[in-house]
This record gives sequence, structure tokens and C-alpha cells, in this order.
Amino acid sequence: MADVAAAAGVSAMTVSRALRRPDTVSEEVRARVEEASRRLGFVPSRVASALASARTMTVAVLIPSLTNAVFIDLLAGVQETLSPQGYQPLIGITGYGPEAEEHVLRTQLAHDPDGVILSGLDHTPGTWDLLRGLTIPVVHTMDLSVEGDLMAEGGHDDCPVQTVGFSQFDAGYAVGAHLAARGRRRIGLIAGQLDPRTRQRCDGWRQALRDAGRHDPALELMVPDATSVALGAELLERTLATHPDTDALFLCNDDLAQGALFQCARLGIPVPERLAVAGFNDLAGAAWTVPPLTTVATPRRAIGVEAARLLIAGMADRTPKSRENPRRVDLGFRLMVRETT
Amino acid sequence: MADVAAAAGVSAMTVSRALRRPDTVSEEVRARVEEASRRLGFVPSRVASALASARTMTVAVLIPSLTNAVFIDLLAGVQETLSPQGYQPLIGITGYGPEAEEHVLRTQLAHDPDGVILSGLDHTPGTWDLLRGLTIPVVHTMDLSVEGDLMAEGGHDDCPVQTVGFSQFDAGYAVGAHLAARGRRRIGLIAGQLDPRTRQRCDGWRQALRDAGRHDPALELMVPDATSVALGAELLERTLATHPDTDALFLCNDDLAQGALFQCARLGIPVPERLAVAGFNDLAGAAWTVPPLTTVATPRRAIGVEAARLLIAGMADRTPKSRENPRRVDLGFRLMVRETT
DNA sequence: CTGTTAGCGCCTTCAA
DNA sequence: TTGAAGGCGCTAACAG
Repeated sequence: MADVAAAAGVSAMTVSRALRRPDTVSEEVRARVEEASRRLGFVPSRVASALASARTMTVAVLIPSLTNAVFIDLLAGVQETLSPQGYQPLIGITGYGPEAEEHVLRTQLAHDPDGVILSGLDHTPGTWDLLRGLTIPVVHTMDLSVEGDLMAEGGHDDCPVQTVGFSQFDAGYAVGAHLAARGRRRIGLIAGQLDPRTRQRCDGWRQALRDAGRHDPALELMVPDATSVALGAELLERTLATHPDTDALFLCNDDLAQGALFQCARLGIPVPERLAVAGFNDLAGAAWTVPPLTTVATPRRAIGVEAARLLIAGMADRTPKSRENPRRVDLGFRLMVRETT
Repeated sequence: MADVAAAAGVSAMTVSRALRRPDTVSEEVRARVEEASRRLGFVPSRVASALASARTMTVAVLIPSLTNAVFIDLLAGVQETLSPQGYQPLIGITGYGPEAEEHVLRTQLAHDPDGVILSGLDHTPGTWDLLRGLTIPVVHTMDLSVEGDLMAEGGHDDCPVQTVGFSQFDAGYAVGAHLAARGRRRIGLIAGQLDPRTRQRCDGWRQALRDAGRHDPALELMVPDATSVALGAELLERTLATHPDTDALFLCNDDLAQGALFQCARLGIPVPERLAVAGFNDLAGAAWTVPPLTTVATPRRAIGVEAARLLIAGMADRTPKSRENPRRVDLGFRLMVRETT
């Protein structure tokens, strides 16, 4: 920067200004600095800038996994929103464990991010402590804080939080209600990856069936394994083996549902005549399965975009009033009724 | 750090040492520093550390897209390898454009990464210039430099490069040869997302068919659109409409192939009897389609892991001799013959 | 609108 | 094995 300053015949400070906020220097100086900067191939050191200004222009983004399309979409939304504003996402993988999340968060915080985006609301007390101590904006995604009070879940905290997501419970309820409305009597559930969000979906589904007077706990098959097409196929078989009278099935993720559909095709089970199938998330290809899969479209990318926007707003004014003025953004969901139900 | 030093009764310098390289201080001092550090909740500032030591512990990772599972797997491999070593990946999305890549690279370089991982070998001259000027290790992935000379492609450069990947050409050739060996006569091609790697696959396939004396350019359908299940379904129909005698099809990515399979099921076209179908990449679920999809398993995650390892090795010794000693790591591929052929 | 001064928090280097 | 001095490259705060 000193070299550029010398070449342009100004001080280093003016170079800094001319490059970051061109409108604060005279047109003539701006041009000279720009020319010199370009000629010398000057690339400002963000590290030094960060140290001096206490702004790293990075954002910590913690997601459970890179192999789950849901969080990739979230990340894509975050990335495409942050990037044009000059922010660099720092991704951290938590592997669905609150303890691992706390550790990853600590690691990320050492990089002094200007904001934090988390997945879910199920954090360790240690994580809540960390968050409470932060002076940078934090947004929780994929879930909603309890309506009304905007407090974190679990009662271990009175810290207001910003959340962007949709009601997993309501979405699960919608599927259960839909299946019941279709006249199905023996409605089963298959779930994997039992994180809190999955559980909420299941809870919603269960409530819907109870409301319809058709809930049978024996038809619930919940396993901790990561969801996959293979697992869906396997669990479908297991369900039919133990409860051959099942006439409808909610699978808590589309990959499970696709696996189930494949297996139905193999076993010659007509869908939806003999068995109705509903998935969740409306992942790629869901509209093209045979038959096209009924599922719930979730606004994953939009959640990422909105979370990033909230963060940018909070990072812009350095007085973090955002913490006193938390928001709860419900982006909803859509039941996509296709042909498997 | 000064506070910790005071609490431990040592100098700041000793705190720094005790935390980073515990073996360089006395056991007693180490313990005191650790205790004080923990008690005060000290988190060293990586930013300040980076400025002083000229090591940011970050690695720029440039990939074309977050919505292509291939690069997500690559990223996952990179992430899981870098992370335990204390390196933080900085992801950059290039959108499949060499110009955009150059711009993203410039942006990332402002963060002073300690290493760079790129996708492909098709860079702009400007990018090559940038890379040539770097003193940090660089690894190119998903493709291989020309065997023997280890020089970059295109002849615009005499800069030796490190590459980790597999031969896209050979993989495409393997599919073509397989289809021909199955006795198919009218073998078609469907490709989307025409990046250089896709083109190389197509080139290999073409060569195989030529060698078998069965190449018909009329059976090639190449479109620039991003691949998807929907696109596969659509292009299958188009192919059958214009060339109903097609009896085998290579689709350059598994999502296309899955779409084609779905459409075949819809149209009542027996696979593989009437039409053989081969995909590429062995994406999730390929083994579970109906019938199970013949495809090529590509070592995407392993490529990420190996690229990260090479980088770590290169970043460890600060004398970048790695640049004079480039490697070409061929991780191969596997033709997965299943039931669609 | 531009320049001066004084660090940001840590690490390299050297001396003890 | 430990400490002191100095600086990494930039920017906040203020003065002019």
C-alpha cells in the first residue's frame, strides 16, 4: 500500500480510502490511486485489514453435514447472498452432534467471524454460553423459536434468538392429515437421522393421525441411521414384513421415499393403489419418480438467503441492536400432492 | 494474551509458545499457562496470528457449483482432511466459467490462503498468471495433466502443475466399449453441462465406438443445460423421437440417467431389453434404481482427500519445493456393471 | 478532502 | 528455556 501511495503521490491512508470508499476522495485522486494500484497489481491484505478494523468479512456457517442435500441448499442460499457483499462463508461441519457443534463453533470463533449462522436450535449449554457472550449477530435456521416469546428452546436460556425456518411440526402434521384425508387407515412412518427436526416432523404427523383417530404406534419405524435410498428400500421391506396391512407411509426424507418407491416397483406393489407413499423436502427428482412423489417442499435455499440477509443487516450497523430486536421468520412449506398418494 | 501472561506470571511470548508448541516450554510453565488460559477463556486471535506469522491456516477451494453432488463430495473429502489439521477451507463458487473462476480466485487470494485447490485444468491465461506468481502450493483436481510432461494444457503455459484425478477420457471410453461389447448397434449419447470434463468423457466414448465401428454422430445429443433428472427424462424422449432405433444410451451423469430410466418406465420401454442405459459418477441411489443402473464410479471424495494431503505436505515446509516436484495422481475409476446394460 | 499518529494481537528474531 | 524489541499491513480517530 505504501508503494501504491508513493506511485500515486498520496499517503497510504488515502490509498486505503480510495479503494474502499471511492466516494470519500476526490475524483482525481481516486483515478490516480486506481491506476497505480492496478499497475502494481496491488491486492490489499484482508488479514491486516481485519486486524486493524476488527472486521474479518467472514461468516461462520455451521451445518450438520455436507452429504445432506438439505443443508447444501441452505449453504448455497447463504453463499450466494453473502458473496456479492464481500463476505466469505467459513463452513463448519458438526456431524449432527451438539457437542461437536460446540467444538466447531469455538474453532470458528477463533477466526473472528462477523456473524454466525447455525442449523437448528438444539445446542449444548456451552454453546448457548458462547453465543450469549458474542457481540456479533447470530441466526439460527431450519427451525423456529417458540412463537410468541422468541426464547430459545429447552428453558436453559433467556437469550432472545433470531430464527429463520418453518414449522417442522406443522409440515409433518400436513402430511399426516393428507394421508388420513385420502381415506388411508393403516398409516405408517419411517424415519432415519433422528435429529430434533426429524422428530418434530414425526410429532406433527403423529398428532394429525391422533386427531383423525388412526394412530397406531406399532406402525412407526424410527432408526438412527443416516437416510439414503438404500435405507428406504430396506425399511419398506421391514415394514411390510411386520405390518403387511400398511396402506400408507410417510417417509421423513425424500431419499427414503425414493428407495421405498424403487422397492415397491421391485416387489410389484402398486403405488398408490395398494400403498400410498409420501416423502419430505421435495429433493431433486421427486417430481419425476414413477409415480411422481407426493412430498413437502421446504424453502431451504430461501432460508439460507434470508438468514444471510438478516446477518448482513446486523453486521452493517456495528451497534448490535439486532440482539434486542430478534426476529422469527417463518418461510412456510408446501405440500406437493403428486401421484403416490 | 497479555492478561493470560500476567495471570501465569510469564511474558506474552511464553504464552504464545506454550499454546502453540507446548514442547518448547518447561512443563511447569506450560501447566500454569494452560490453566490461566482456560480460566480466562482465552481464544487466540487467528487474525493477529496470521498477520504476524504470514500463515492464515486457510485454504482456498474453488468448485464450479454447490448443486452438483460431484463437487460436494470433493469438498467433503477436502474438508474432512484439512479440518483436523487446523486448516479452514474457504469455498469459492465459479459457476463453471473460467472468467468467473479468475475473479473468485482473486477474491480468495486477498484472504492470503496457505494453499489453493482448483477444479479442472481449464483456466484463463489470467488465472495461470496468478497461479504462476504464487508461492503457495496449488493442486488441480478432477482431471489429469497430460501424462509425461506434467505441463498444463492448452500450450499457454510452461508451468508444472499438481493434479489429482482420473482420466475422464478413459472412463468415457470404458462405457462406450462396454456398450459395444454388449452387442448394441445403435448407441447414443446424451450430455449436459458441457464442461471440459464432460467433453473428455464424450470424446472417450466416441473413440470407443469408432474403434468398434459403430459411431454415428447423429446419435449424439449434447446440450449446455445443467444436468438434472428432469433433463434426462426430456432428452430421452427427444432421442427416441428422432432416432427410435437407438438401442443403447450413455448419459454423461447419473441424474440424467435416472431421469431417462423413469421416462422409460413411463413409456413402457423395457430396460435393458429394448434400450440399454449407462450413467456416470455412481451417485447416491444408482444401485437402487429399477433396474439398477450401470455407471462409472468416480473417486470424488478420495480426490478431495488426496488433494488436501498434497497441499498439507506442501504447506508444511515453507520452501515450496513442491512446485518443482509436481505430481500427477491418478485415482482411477470403476465401471459398475449393473442391470440396465 | 487529505494526512498524521498510533495501534489492532500476535509472532519472528535475537539476546539473555 | 525465557524475555524484549519490533513489526506484520492496514485502518480508526483525529487534526488540518
